[in-house]
Amino acid sequence: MSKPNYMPLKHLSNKLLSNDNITSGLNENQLSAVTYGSGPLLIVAGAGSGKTRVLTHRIAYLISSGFMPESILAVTFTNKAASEMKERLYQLLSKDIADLVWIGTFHNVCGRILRHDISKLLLSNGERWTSNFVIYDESDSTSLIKESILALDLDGKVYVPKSIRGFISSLKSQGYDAKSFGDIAKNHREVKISEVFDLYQKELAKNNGLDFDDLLLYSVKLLEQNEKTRNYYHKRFQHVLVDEFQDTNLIQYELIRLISEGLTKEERKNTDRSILWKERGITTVGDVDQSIYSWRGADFRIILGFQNDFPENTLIKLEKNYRSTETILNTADSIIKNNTERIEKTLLPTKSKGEKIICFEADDEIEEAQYVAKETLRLLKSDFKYSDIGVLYRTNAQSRAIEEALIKRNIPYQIVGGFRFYERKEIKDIISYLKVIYNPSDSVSLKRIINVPKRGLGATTLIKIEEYANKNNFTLYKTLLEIKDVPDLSERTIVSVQNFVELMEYLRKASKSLSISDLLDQILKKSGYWDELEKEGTLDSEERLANIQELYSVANEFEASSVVKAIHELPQQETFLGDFLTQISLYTELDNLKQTTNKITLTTLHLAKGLEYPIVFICGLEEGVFPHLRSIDSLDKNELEEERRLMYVGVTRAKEKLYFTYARERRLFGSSEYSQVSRFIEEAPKELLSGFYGGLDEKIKNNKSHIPKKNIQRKYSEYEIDELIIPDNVQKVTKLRDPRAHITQHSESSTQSFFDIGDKVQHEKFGVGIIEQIFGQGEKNLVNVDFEKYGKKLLDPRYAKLIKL
DNA sequence: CTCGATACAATTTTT
DNA sequence: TTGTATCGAG
Repeated sequence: MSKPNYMPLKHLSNKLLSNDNITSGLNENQLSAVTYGSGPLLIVAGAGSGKTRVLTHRIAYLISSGFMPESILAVTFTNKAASEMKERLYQLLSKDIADLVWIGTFHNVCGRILRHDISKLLLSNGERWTSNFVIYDESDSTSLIKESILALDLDGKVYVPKSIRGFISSLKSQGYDAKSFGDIAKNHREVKISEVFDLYQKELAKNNGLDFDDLLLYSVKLLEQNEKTRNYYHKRFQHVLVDEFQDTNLIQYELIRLISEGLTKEERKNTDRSILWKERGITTVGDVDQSIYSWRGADFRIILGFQNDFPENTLIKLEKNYRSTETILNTADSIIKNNTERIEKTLLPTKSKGEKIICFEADDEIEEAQYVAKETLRLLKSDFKYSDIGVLYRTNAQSRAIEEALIKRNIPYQIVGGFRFYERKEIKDIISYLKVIYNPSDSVSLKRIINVPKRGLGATTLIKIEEYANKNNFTLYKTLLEIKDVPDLSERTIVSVQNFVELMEYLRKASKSLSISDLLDQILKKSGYWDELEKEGTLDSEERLANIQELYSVANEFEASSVVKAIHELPQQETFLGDFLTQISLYTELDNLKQTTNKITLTTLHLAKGLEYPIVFICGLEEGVFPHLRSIDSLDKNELEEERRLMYVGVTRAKEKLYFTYARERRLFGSSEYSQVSRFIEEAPKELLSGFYGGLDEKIKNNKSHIPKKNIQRKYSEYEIDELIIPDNVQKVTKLRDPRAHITQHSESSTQSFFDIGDKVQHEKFGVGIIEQIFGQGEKNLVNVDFEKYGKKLLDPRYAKLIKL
């Protein structure tokens, strides 16, 4: 890695300082955050308070005051946030200077560090990785874990690979390895999991592969154990900035501390902290109220503890909101106040009062969707565009009804989330080729492509080859090279393997001299992948070809970009491919690139974080949908609070108009369920809500002579919100929710009524277990059963046949 | 080895 | 209802 050049930058600074748009147009607190000097800085930034603006301006300011661009590290959680920050920086600095700043996601930064230095990492069990490691995504990692489970003769039904993967992942993000977890394992199951963990980790090492968590974990380990490397990054990065700080987990926090303070945990105890911050700083920006990923290991207590960990810190609050109307902000405030764990903070409006929030109660999810569609058309007649509208919901399944309503009315829409580019089969296939070319030890990718396109090398053949490989402790690829030594293979199979190996060897050689896009070209042509897809000639194959083409253009773009050059000067071909693979493995949505189309946006509340729309619909505001069933009766009260934070995020996305919609009846998984209005609507100030009863009006207008079934409830949508919560009314709804009526409908065999916690039950597959938890009541419920043999399972009694013993 | 039938489970998903 | 994972027949 090139040493940054610390020569004074007079000419540069002067040029930039004359550019006073770095500090102009900021409010008082924003300005002090931007121009803050050395030391730890915590910026508590409410929604819509100009946080990205402050971060980018601060970076520009630091550079203009003499810090080298390459001495600044800005870390985000998503690629999208990173590229947005880069874009914004381009507006303040010339591109070639801005490109020298390290802006990236945690994983990206770690990937780069490890790509360069992983060979220096020594693990206690002797495992090692080399710089051409590959990154395994969740599905790669799941399949490796599945293999490990089966290799240990464990039942894949008891140890479900997916959930074991999640479990191991959360262990890793807390800093455990297989051994340290094994030491604290509480029961038989955990002991077995620690064994799977151990084997999985060994397999990863064998494949020279790392999963997402390893990127973080091993970067931290490396910086902890290797002083030289630690010092390099510490000296290099004089300023570290962290976005969305409330979403950091322990490992990520440790990483930035190692880089910024340059001290290991031990060293921190006896170091004079006052000299730590000479000519350097750490800036963290976050909002506890927007922490919505704790279920993924994010821990907002880290931001709460920041001031303790960094006693020299300064706290700046950005409370002025430039996004939403006063009504919207007061609603958000009033809802979030119901949470206990937070930093007290109010959103100060800068905009006018605006309109009341519009509530709509629908008969069912179809009417709800129709309402959204109709309102969209109505809004379009005033001055709004499609792209001004965002429709938010709790679960992806809710999008369907809305989509159908929009299609019917020819309203253009885009869905954010759901499918991901890198998860598409064809993309994974092609990337697997690249991975094997780059790192032949990667047997996960190798197994993926060995019979794609079909070469007559199926499961049975593979088992034979793997058996031989394991016996001789060869990698799979090495075994393929010496396929003649493998017993029990037909001549045809051997020829097939030889052809495949020949292809791969050719591609490996080609990779040394070809550009990535040319290499892709060769892969597609020589493997027959492209031909096969073209021959198919279906709509599906057309789309796949288009996706591959998109990958191709990503490669082109990558080669043209200067990012790589900024990190290693003039990379060799090999690191070039490695960097490309790092980037592509960590990339989620390429679709993000093409925006600004005039369509309304449908997305989950989670994915809406960081976005804003003049008009926002929050749909499905029902108890059980949002807040989600599983959080309502959870033993952990933080789960409900997290749902509330999610609501807060949703509300604060709106700039001008906000809609709350819900349905009394909703079809989910085929059967319909009745629910009450969400507590989050109740938590909003009633005087800021208004009802709009589109459904009835429409039907009367259309002469459909529809009489609402429950007139009392309808009053809610006619401004009289108090009506909704009168007990009489609630009764009516709950009566319909008697689960017995439902159970008999669905499965005649189960005549039992309610379950209670502690009940012993029998499941036809899982055997005997004890009910540990019951989520929700009435018809719509889930039970958490701890089975003797299979561990805990979450079951829906309507589908799972549970017999009370 | 490949394809189709059957069973089964069911938030959210930055990387 | 829908997606997927597994198993058995051709």
